[in-house]
Amino acid sequence: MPKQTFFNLPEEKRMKIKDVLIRYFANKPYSKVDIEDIAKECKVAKGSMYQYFENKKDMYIYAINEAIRLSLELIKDYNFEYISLFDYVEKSFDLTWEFFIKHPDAYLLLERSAFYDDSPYKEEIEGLLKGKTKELLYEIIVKNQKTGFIRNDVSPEIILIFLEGATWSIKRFFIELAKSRGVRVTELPRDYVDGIRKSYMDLIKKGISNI
Amino acid sequence: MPKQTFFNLPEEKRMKIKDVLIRYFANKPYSKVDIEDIAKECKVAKGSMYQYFENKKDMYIYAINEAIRLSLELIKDYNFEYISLFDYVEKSFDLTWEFFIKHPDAYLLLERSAFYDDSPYKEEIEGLLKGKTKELLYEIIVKNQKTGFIRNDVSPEIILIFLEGATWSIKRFFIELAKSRGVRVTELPRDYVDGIRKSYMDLIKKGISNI
DNA sequence: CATCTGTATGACTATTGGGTCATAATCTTT
DNA sequence: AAAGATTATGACCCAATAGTCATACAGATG
Repeated sequence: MPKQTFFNLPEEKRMKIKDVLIRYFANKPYSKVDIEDIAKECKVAKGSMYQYFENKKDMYIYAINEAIRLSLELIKDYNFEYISLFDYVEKSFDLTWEFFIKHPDAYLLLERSAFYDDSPYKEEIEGLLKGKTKELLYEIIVKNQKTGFIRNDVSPEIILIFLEGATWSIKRFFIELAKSRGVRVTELPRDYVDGIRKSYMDLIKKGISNI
Repeated sequence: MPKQTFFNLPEEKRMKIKDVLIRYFANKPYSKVDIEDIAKECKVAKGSMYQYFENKKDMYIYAINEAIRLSLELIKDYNFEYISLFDYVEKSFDLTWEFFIKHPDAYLLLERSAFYDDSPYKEEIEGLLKGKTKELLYEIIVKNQKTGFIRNDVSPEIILIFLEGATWSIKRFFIELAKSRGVRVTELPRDYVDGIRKSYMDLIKKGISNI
């Protein structure tokens, strides 16, 4: 937890530091992030950073928690309780997309911390992150199998893996595509993105076989 | 490239160093790998490592190339030319599985170097790795679309992403499963693995919809 | 203005780890 | 066996960087 000093800071300065922390930890592996750089970017001395936070880990965990908060803000008033699996997958893609557009660094930070990174606190963070959405998705799968909306000859665990792989790779695809074109994901033509997404959803539904 | 000195080394020592390099770079991010540790494990002085290799990058690239060589050895006498997509996906899963069982560290190294790692040479390595199998898979997809074996209302690029995500996540799943059970992947019951794999292939073929 | 409390600073310390090099050990050649 | 070539060694150098701390500064209080 950041120290009291940090919370006493004027709003603007606190926000600035938050943004910079998220940006830095989002774009470099933990061990490559230099506190000196962050301090410079925040226009404070390195020592000050240590007046605000216990240590580097504290800064990192704080950044992640703030990123989680940002992501939850988008989801909070959406009720996933009674929803079909396909709607869920589409909706969750939409929400992730929106999240990425609004807070790209926060998105990248969460992605990185969840399964790219070399930070020593990975387990700790995975607990925070994956658990909930995974459980929710699992429940929805089971429900949808019961209602006969999706096939039930395959165990929900396997469908879960399948869906996770599929949704992850399509997101990655857009991120890589944007990178290779030298633009931001926001700048990819919306109808192009939607077209691919639609085809992709159809693959998830019906598979690649020729029917 | 390793220096001549390295190739002059007695076979046994060279193999030892190769194995240790692969093991270390496979299990830690590049920046966390300490040459001193590697030297100790190889029972040589740190300085000797620098008689054999130019620098750390040289050791890393060498390890990756050796891992690639190991993987190619398994594929080399298999002809993918005229094969159905499903057979290809199954066969390539088989081969990967075999590779993983025989050379788990080499497998993990390639996986890590391709998309987990923080090494500064990622682009360089991605070129070595992904290109070929990706191209091959793409060709097979196109062929299979032409022969009407798989649907052609979705572009081959999208099917490619879909397949990559799917095959990656199932492999990941088994690795994580083994880890969480505290066993090696080799120790997972074969029929269990095959069962999941079969269901999974079916998901790829027919999707999750209830038909 | 004087004192007190909290905040800001950057030089400094300590550690880590890649890479070097003079020297010693070993092997080859004649 | 002597000279010469090759290989092995680990103390040393140096850059990077997490974390500290004495000191300076600023704002509030009376």
